[in-house]
Amino acid sequence: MQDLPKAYDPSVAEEQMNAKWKKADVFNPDNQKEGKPFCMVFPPANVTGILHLGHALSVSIEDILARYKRMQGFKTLFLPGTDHAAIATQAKVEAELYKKDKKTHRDFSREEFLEMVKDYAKNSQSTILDQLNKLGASVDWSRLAYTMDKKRTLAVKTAFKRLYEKGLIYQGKRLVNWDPKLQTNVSDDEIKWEEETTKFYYFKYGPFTIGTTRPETKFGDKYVVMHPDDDRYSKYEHGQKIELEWINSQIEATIIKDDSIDMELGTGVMTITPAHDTTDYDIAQKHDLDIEPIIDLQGHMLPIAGEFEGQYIAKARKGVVEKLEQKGLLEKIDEKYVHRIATNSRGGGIIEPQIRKQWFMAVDKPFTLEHSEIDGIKSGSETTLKQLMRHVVESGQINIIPNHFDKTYFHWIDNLRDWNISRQIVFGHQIPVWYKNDKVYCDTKAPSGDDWKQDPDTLDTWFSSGLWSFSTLGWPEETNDLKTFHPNSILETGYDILFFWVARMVLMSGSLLGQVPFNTVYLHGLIRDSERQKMSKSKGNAIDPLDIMQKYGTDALRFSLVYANAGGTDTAFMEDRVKGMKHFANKLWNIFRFISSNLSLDIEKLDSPPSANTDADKQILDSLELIIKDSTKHIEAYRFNEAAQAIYQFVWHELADKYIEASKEQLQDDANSENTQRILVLCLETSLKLLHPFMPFITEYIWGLLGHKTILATEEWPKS
RNA sequence: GGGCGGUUAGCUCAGCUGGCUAGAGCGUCUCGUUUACACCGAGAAGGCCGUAGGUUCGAGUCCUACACCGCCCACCA
Repeated sequence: MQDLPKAYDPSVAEEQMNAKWKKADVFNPDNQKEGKPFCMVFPPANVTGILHLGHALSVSIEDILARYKRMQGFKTLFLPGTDHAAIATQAKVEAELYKKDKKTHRDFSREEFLEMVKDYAKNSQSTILDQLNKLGASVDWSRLAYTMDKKRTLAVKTAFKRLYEKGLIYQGKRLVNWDPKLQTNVSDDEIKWEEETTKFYYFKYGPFTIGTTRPETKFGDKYVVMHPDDDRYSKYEHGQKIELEWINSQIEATIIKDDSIDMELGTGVMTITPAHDTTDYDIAQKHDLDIEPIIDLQGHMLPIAGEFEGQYIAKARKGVVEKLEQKGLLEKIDEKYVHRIATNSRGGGIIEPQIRKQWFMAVDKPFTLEHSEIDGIKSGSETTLKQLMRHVVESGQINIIPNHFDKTYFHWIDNLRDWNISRQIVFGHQIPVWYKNDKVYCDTKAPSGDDWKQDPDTLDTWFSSGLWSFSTLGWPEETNDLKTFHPNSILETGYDILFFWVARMVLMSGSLLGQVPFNTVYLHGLIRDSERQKMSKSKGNAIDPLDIMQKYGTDALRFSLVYANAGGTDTAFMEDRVKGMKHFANKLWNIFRFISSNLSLDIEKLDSPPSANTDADKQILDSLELIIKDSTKHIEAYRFNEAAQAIYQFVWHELADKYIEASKEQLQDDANSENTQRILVLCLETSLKLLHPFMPFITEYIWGLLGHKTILATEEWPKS
């Protein structure tokens, strides 16, 4: 023990302790005989790259919970996994292909391209799992799951089939968010609106002036719409036809009166392009108007554009404006018009709405929930997905922390439209539906007989992650895990995927199992850079947690992330704070060095509690009592930052600064030496236990060096 | 346009159910090479807790307005 270095070296401890845990297999709940179950699934990391600091925070919080519960005697399952992240991963591979050889997926067969994406995913997956391990996540590797492995694939197909049979999944032809660049549509939630300054054109359209940012879509505009209460246009009647000169010829336009028109905006009159705009589409639906496509899926003009047929959007726009100007129909151009355009947030292009036949999940359609364990929805009663999602949070069966996210959640549900679940990309779960002539067949396996063709589309990646709370436990098989660990105890994740993921898990679990997926949702905030900017690789401000871990130690990183972060709020990442926590680890190390060098007792034989012989004794024992109580209370209330701060305060300023100083004298006093040693050991060991969930490596390491044969991770949580 | 969050020391942030003489880390200053630790110790400077009202014996903490910053949602042609 005399060879211990003055400064704590995290790298040694981290490697050794990970090996120790692995060898003892302590994180597999099957090795734990008793205890109430506690289950938490790791939010499956996208196999699009490596883990970032946000993951580090996520893992830290989750692991605190897992280790704490384990020490409390819960049969604890922390289940690791990764997500194939369909569109994001494919977009990544496509981007690399293009950068390398100027090739796209269309230069390969579906099989060839799929292989490339799978390779990429596999590669990235092993990096991520290695990182997860290095972060000290006390997960059970024997239950590792991947959204595209065999079991999860069966779960996806089964879920699809059952929801299809319930009529909750259906095929419909309607306007969807089409991305011409990635050649797929995406859900409403995947759209990112970006501000853009563009030209706003005013054209003469018969007796009216219409404004538009999209002249190239105006070929099909044979309806002109205005508000029924607009006095300026009161002489026109709904349904009235007028003749007017337009782009390629004279056309007949029909007047439509609709109260969705904003009278204040522009001239209060607009023409509509129902096939490529959601507002226009809704108006057309309402009045049963013709819907004619103008642009094809690649972004070319269709024959309706006449001489502009085949041109790309940008070129056609210019041409149309010129032509209208020649015809004297261009009134004016507002050069600096600011509006927002829809883009595909998954690395795609500008969204061009298109009418397509797609698969949807019906959120408002009543269905019968045969089996329900949800309070307030009886087995066999009728409900809708929306009602279900709302009810479980409203009734408190799912508790969202911090609480104010309830409102955000409800608001999202209220605005929710049917979920478009089919994608035209190749990487993902192919839709388990087969066609033969006009017959449609849905099952987990292909139908027998020839000539059946499977639907080429794949599922939205959130379809498979929506099943995560139970697909990871073996569903659709009725496994023991499923019985023991579902609903999960808690879901910990970033607030940015409340809609994408949390809500979808509620939807899936509710409709397929009649259960909530988890009882508690803990949402953490985002880690930003020191300028409070969102970290991203493209901005070049992303920090690799591994670099930080190497520099300061994993424990220091974990502790610093948790120390300063209150639930649900964003934090700027400050490297200096990690440095401070490295100092704390070192402090702990030296407390241990001091105590062990003054120890003449056998550590395994210190069973009876020490007595308070001096004022210092009394004070530290009181503080010890208090810190156990406080830190436990804070963790129970999900105030991990408070717990961390309290323990930090105790270890450094009570134990080290005060008691150790006092002990130096007491240790010299023969009558008191032994009792002082006992107090020192008790304080140190208790501190190690309280700190273990936060700083697993150093605490486990010291625990071993003290001479314990047991594993700290499975020691009992201190009681006050 | 609707909703949510933030505004506390030079910087980044805590502050749970109202009792704070308002805390932490980093930074700054003074002193100290005491045999656990200089990745240290002792101490100090630094805050009308965004603004204005209100409730209360008492408000950083509750209420009401307002201002600024950020985020989410929404079909501004």
